[in-house]
This record gives sequence, structure tokens and C-alpha cells, in this order.
Amino acid sequence: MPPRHRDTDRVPSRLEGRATWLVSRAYARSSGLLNAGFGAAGGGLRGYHYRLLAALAEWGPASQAQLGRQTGIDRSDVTAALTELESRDLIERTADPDHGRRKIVTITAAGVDQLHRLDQVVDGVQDDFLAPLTPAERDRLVTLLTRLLDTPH
Amino acid sequence: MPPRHRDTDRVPSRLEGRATWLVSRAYARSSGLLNAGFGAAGGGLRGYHYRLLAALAEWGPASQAQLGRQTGIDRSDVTAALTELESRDLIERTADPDHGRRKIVTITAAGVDQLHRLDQVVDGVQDDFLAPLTPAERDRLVTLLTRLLDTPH
DNA sequence: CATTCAATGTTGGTCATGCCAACATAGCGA
DNA sequence: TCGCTATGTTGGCATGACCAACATTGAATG
Repeated sequence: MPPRHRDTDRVPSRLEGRATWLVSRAYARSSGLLNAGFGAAGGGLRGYHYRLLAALAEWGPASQAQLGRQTGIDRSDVTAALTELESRDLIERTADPDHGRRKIVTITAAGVDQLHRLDQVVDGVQDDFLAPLTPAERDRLVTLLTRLLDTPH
Repeated sequence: MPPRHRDTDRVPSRLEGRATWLVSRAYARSSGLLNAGFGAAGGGLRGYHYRLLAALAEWGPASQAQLGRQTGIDRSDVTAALTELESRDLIERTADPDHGRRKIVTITAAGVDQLHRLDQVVDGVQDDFLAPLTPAERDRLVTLLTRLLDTPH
């Protein structure tokens, strides 16, 4: 039998079973779905905005540096994303009375509403993303990834 | 007990068990390790170059469009990455005698050597990346991700 | 055979995520 | 008081991924 000549749906064997390769493919798919969903229903918001709104809704007002640490987003990117959220009136920035430079960021009612809409999008994407797996397999995958990431490194 | 005030090592509960979130965190870690490894030992090459060299070494000479389909890299990015590989004499581009526009890309001996060096890097990164998991867990993770990605979507 | 269509390589953009450096300023600790 | 750290901001870079347009070529269709 001659070698197969199909161009696509094949992966060099060097990559095939590599965890880093699989994770990068999974991420490409996941972020594609997420961007499509955010683009369609998110009013131009992206992952950074969702993370920040989620942190504010869950833990209440915080300084920008605090938000950065909570969400794993760089301080400079926090600044930019908050400026966009502020221009849409989804958050408010007020000066911290006890600290000259610090600003306290608060989510607005509209921000909470928007967050709920984004939650819907994210939920839908989970289903699409995990569609090939059974519920038990989905749980196992989540557990393994959680263990992989929880361990300090 | 007052609420905890630690800034870091926490994740909004909305994100915590989400597969897309975990995958994005895993990818951030994995690509960080990979970039560090490639930067240290890869002679300025990146993931695209590795994928292309791997495909050429495994399946032999191919046209650029073929390479793009094999590796999942866009035609335009293939062009750019091949130009860089060519300038390092890791690949060669020759005109296809049977086809005017098409170019046949071949990996050179130096390219094969470089690929072997990159293999070492990638192998080392797998170990770092998967360190928190037992061998059995690593296998399960790879199996689950493979199943997740194999299914046509 | 002629015309259309698809494939090819290339150029030149865009976007999102993640970093890093530098800076001015503010607060804190030694 | 002096020096260190934290803070918000600006501006930049790298990587991966994608897209549009173009000229050219081969192949398919009428």
C-alpha cells in the first residue's frame, strides 16, 4: 500500500501524543469558540473583561493591582481593559481616600447584567467544547487539569 | 473568621471548574515553558518552525500549501516561517517542475540536526509541564485530550 | 477551444493574550 | 531621613492565529 497522501487531519508523530501539543490545540479550539461567542453576544468584550467583571462581582471592589493579582492579568493590561469597561459604564473607578495613588474599582449594575450575559455565552461554549466527551470524561478532564495547575510550580 | 484577603492563588468561582479556563491556564504554562526552552536552545526558532520541520522530516518534501494543511498553519504564516528557516539553511525551496507556481520544500541535513535539538527541548518541557501528575494520570490526560480533539467538529 | 474556477505563494494587515521596561508618585519601614 | 516597595500608566514586543487581496497557474467545465 502506498503511503497516504492526505494533507489534512494528520499530525507529525513527534507532536501527536505530546501534552503541550494537545493543550495548544485544545486552547486554539476553546479560544476560537470563546471569541466567536463574545463577538456575537458580548458587545465587543473579550476574555480579559470577563475575568475582571467576574472577580469584581465575586469579591467586591478592589484596587487595580489587586485585580491583576486575582485574575492573573498584568497591571498594564488591567489598566487598558478597565478603561474599556469604564467607557461602557460597566465599572467605576474612584480614588481611594486612604491612599493617594490607589483607585478602587467597583462593578456597576449594568456590569453585573453584562456579566450574566457573558456567563450564558461561556456556558454554551463549555458544551460545544466538551461535546466529544461523556459527562464522566468531562469530569475526569477537569479534575486532571485542576490537579495539573494547582500544584505550585 | 473574616474573609480572606489574599490577592493571589484564587480564581473567581465562575471560572474555576470551567474547561475553557483550565485549558487556557494550561496553555499559558505550556507555551511559557516552550518559549523559554526554544529561546534558550532553539536558535531563535519558534513553535511554527518546529511544526514545519517535524512535518518535513516525517513526510518528506511537500509544497507550502501542503505543509500548511499538515501542520494547521495558515499559508501566509507558512511562507514567513519557511523564509526564516531557509535563511538558516534548515530547509530548501525548489520550483516544482510539474507545476509552475508550486514550490517543493525539503529539509536539509542541518535542519534534521536542528530538529533533533528541538526534540530534546520539547521532551524536557513535557516533563516539567506534567510534573504534578503521576504517569498514569499523564496517560489519562493525553487520552482525554486526544479524544476531545479527534472528534470532527 | 475558451472561459471559469480553484489552487498557490505572497504581502500586508488585524486581533488576543501575555510579558516587560520605565516612569512618576505615594506610602512605609529601617 | 533615606530607601524600598506599591501603584497606575504608557508604550513596546512576541507568539499564535486568521483574513483579505493579488497575480499566476493549472484544471475543469461549458
